[in-house]
Amino acid sequence: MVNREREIAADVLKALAHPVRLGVIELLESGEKNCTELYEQLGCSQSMMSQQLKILSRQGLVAIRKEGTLKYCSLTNRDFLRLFECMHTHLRNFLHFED
Amino acid sequence: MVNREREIAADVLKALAHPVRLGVIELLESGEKNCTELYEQLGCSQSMMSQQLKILSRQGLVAIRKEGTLKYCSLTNRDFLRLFECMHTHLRNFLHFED
DNA sequence: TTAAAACATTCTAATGTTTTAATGTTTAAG
DNA sequence: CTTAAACATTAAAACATTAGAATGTTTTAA
Repeated sequence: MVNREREIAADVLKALAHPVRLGVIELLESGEKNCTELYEQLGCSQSMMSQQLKILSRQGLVAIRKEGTLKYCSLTNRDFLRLFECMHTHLRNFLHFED
Repeated sequence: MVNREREIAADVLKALAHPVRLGVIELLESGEKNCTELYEQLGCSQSMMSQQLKILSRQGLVAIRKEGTLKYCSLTNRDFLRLFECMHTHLRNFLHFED
């Protein structure tokens, strides 16, 4: 990777590096959800969700589709789902995390 | 993932989300390097490197071994190297990045 | 046309990150 | 003991992110 590439990659990782935004990615694994479903399931405010979704879509991580008054979100790139397995083992093997 | 887990995962991702720190991970793919090699190759200051390495090791991403006056760094978890392929395609397919 | 639901925007206070410069510590060699 | 190389720490300025409250917009249905 060249330097400019690492800067952009860092921005994408920053967009992932937030509990709510990770939660969104995780919930979208099972398919499209609307904004309300997302913030209700993740227990955050509507305003918060709106802002976090903007950050995710700016980095090309989620796609937005509007239907009437609803905003449907879906994953653009399912590759990032691998991060969760990766993190799961990392938390347990290298950070001694346990439930 | 449960909420507490996502918070920790977010911290790990934050530790990755920096051009210099990504550069370190990338350089360590080919094996152990010392601090000086790292900052010379990445073109940053010694102080910067020292601080960034602390962040990486705090999240269990790199391991440190001291030998005399040298500090050798290596990857603890090569799984994260997959991130680079993943990012590579993401930058090109979803963010329209080109060299 | 009005009301309500779904979502967006804008502020703001608090907190965190980044970078650099200056200075400190440790180790090995001479 | 002195020096130099390798690394660490600290402090400060600039900047970014977070979260919540308030308010705004858009769409649909009645």
